[in-house]
Amino acid sequence: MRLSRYFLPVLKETPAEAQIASHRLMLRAGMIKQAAAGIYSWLPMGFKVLKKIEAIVHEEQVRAGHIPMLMPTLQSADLWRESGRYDDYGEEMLRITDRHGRDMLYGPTNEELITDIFRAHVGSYKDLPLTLYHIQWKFRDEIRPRFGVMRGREFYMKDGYNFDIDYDSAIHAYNRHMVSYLRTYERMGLKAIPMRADSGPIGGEDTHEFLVLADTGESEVFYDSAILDLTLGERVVNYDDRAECAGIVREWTTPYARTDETHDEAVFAHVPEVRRKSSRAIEVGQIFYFGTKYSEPMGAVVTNDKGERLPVHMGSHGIGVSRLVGAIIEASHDENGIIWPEGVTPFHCGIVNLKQGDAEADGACAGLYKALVEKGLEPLYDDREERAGAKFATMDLIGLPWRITVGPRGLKNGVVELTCRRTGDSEEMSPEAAVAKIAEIYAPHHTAAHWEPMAKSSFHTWL
RNA sequence: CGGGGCGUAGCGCAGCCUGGUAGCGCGACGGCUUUGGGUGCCGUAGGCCGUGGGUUCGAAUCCCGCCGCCCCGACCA
Repeated sequence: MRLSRYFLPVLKETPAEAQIASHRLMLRAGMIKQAAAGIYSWLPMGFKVLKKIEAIVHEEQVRAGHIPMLMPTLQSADLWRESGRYDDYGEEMLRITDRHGRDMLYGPTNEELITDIFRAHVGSYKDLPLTLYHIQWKFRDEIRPRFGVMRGREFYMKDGYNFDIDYDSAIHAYNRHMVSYLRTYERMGLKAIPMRADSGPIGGEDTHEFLVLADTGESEVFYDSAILDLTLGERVVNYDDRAECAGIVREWTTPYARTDETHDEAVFAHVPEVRRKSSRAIEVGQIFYFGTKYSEPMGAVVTNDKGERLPVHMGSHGIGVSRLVGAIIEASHDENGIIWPEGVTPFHCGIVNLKQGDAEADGACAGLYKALVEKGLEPLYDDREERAGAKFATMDLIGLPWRITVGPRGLKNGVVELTCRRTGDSEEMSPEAAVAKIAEIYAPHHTAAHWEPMAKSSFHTWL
């Protein structure tokens, strides 16, 4: 993309409403614009990051054997009356009445809908196990939205639901989710720690939250620093293997890691003192096993191999996709702007032309651009008639992890400059070498283009 | 929902106390400056002063209502 043709309304000054780094930087980098309290439009670059995060979530869910679908944002109140949550949920649920006077609501979550779908179509143990998920906009009418997309009222979230015949199978589903989540966050460049947590209003007996350490986090957490050394890395996981998944879960749940709700000083005291840490953290996901809490009242039953009808065992699992955009920035920025991890960056590499209009510089930039695109990468070429300082400041602000700087001075010696946003280190090399280096850096992150459900289907509409 | 605060140009703000027909910086636009970290200078455009009512000869300014937004707290992915 050429910056002169893109829509990237960057702000030099910080809008007054932004208090924390991610909110401030998302506004300044032209990623979002507030539409109402806690409700945001996603401008092109913000949208791009959101879709990158979404794509990673989809890929890892599908890898774990979970099945994507899509449920609506607006729901009928009837199902919620059936589960008993219509009254329990309270003022956080946005209630709407349609023209016929029917009670509707903008979904804050989807347990009722998914259970309704399940009971309509599944009746046998032979159809299990089954895990369905979707990524959809949700709405919770927070009393006080704040911190930009970190705590908006409207938010984009992956929520998944597993259906299993018995407790052991359901726990395997729980473990499978934990493993897939670990990989999901790692791919986003995040250290997200699973912590034993409270179940909250969704209800459940077993639950872990995934937390990203950051000073601006809303939760206080306590953990054994040994857990920070754990990585899933490149290991290949067989998601059907119960023992393997359980083993990985054991690995991550053995070191002490709890939120303040479940923190226990007596147990914490057994951790060696130098490794006892506490911090603020941002919650970016949660997994629950809740058994038959919804299947029983809503009659989601299956027949087992002995002909007995039993309520299905369920769990639910969420990842805050829109919130992750903010969380990643909280975890990765400096005083000049955002520093995107390679896995989620909106563009792989910036190209800064220091002398726009100079035939040699223009030509070199065009050549770099073409070479990067041919490698399957997406560069952002700053071809504006701006001074060097302005271009550098913009690049630093929007946080592309790599920048190639092209100017007459370097071109005289046949070199361009490759700069790492995170370290600030620069290296001079030939344009060809720079392209090769960028391609090498992104090789592990280079997955399919944006996930598009049903991309190969065609839809016909008759009007 | 309790407490506090703010709505004036695209953004950041001054003007309000003490009423007299709106200003600064950034940005935008047009020039010159020839340029390796938001360059300097000149010029131009842009405002129903959130909204409704009241007081007054006259309201951004004073009074009342409403709407919106932000901050602290409680609450929450």
